[in-house]
Amino acid sequence: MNDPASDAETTLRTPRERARAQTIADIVRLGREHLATQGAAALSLRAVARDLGVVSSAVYRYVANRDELLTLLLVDAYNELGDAVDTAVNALPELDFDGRFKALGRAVRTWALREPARYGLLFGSPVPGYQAPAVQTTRPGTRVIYRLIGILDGAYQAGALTAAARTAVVPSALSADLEAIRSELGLAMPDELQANGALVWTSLFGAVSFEVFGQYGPDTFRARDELFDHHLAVLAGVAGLGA
Amino acid sequence: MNDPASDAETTLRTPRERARAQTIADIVRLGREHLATQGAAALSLRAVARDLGVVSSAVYRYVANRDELLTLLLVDAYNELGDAVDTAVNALPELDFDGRFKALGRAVRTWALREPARYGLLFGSPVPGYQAPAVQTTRPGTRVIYRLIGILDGAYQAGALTAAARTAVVPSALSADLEAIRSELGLAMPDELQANGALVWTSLFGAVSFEVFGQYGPDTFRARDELFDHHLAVLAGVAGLGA
DNA sequence: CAACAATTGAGAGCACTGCTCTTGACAGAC
DNA sequence: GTCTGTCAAGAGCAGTGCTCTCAATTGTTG
Repeated sequence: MNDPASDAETTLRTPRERARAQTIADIVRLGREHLATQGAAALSLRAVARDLGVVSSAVYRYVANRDELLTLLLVDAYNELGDAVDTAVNALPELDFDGRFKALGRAVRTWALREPARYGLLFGSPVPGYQAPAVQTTRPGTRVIYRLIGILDGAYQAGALTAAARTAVVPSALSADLEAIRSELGLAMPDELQANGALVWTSLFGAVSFEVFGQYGPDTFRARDELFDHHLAVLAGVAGLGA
Repeated sequence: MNDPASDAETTLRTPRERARAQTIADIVRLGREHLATQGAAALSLRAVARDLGVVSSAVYRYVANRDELLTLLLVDAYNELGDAVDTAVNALPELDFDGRFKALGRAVRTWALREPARYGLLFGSPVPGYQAPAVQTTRPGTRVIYRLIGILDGAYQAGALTAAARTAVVPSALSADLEAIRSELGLAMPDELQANGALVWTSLFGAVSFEVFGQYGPDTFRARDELFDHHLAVLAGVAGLGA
């Protein structure tokens, strides 16, 4: 109906294809709303069909099953998080590695607190019986970690990473894993910094998950912004981004 | 039927009460099995009733609704994790703070990898529409963190915590939270160590969650034991348990 | 423009879920 | 030996995912 509303990736030839793409986009939009309000396990194709003003069996013309809709929403959420992180990181100069690291962390937390159910879909307990198809989800799902690795390795190559003081020795089996990652991604950082980077990665999401999933008590921590900033500062130290 | 099978908390008078307690125990046991195999969202009272050899409405005589069964399973899982942690920690001398910290971490990870669905119920995305009743879940749910705090504060009081080098300044709003915790639990550790302890806490579960929930790729890390041990070593340093 | 064919929506239906209510049977208590 | 409280069974309601058939709409093509 609206001409400029077609922000699809490629121009679609026939009007049928356009209408079809629009319907799928509507389904994803409605699914995102349901996901945001009720959570992944409560996502119902019938409810989406109702909101779409159509009988339940009709949505199966556009989406094979519930799992496929879940995959679309997974990719959608990964990309939105990736965009938020990119925007926050790009707002800072390329050589401000410490600032970029903290901006990445804050962007993840901000998005997660704004979209708890979608964050839960990405980083919470896996949906039972659902296995994300790697072909579609791997790329968007790795945007944040690749961005983090880019910051840390960039800092190392710029000589801005303090040699991680007194870290434990990296055992050889782990060293092989790290070497594989290093060669695949073309990294320069040595084992210890890489291993510490992995800890920083999981710790960042651990802190965010605790907050989003309500693992802190309801009122043990009131100053959560300050707590998270403190954690980011310590994690920056672990990564080697000296204070 | 079996005399010595009654490991209930108190002796139950009438045979009716005994039969009733036994049935509830059976329901919890079956629920635990379903939870372990299919996950929290797929837990079905009807399926439990089938396994119990009884019609679906009959279980409502013993359990008010699905949420109440979920609460029973939550407490059950929290206590099993707490027991595993206690056993692992108590196996080491009281003054081996570093060893006890790492034993706690490994116990959490081991239990989580053995019981991924139950771990997900405790530390994953919240079950939509379910709010855990604090009265029943707070105590078992805080066993691990209290144990961790005990180790760290014990180490501090024994003079075994190295003054956390170059950690960020703790802002005053956060300091108030920490002071409240300190006075409520009777702790001695100063702000910085307490704040670092919180990071260690969330980071531990972040690392475990990444592994249990499959956030690492399928084969980016093969040497996961070594990776986790390395993380524990670094986290021990963050906590102040010098190497 | 008319005929065709592809696409689409509607509706019924199956098996499953949580949960409620009524009915009838059983067992412990007096 | 009666009586009362507890229990399981069954029907039923509203919801879920998903499949199948049928009719209508709609775009395309001769």
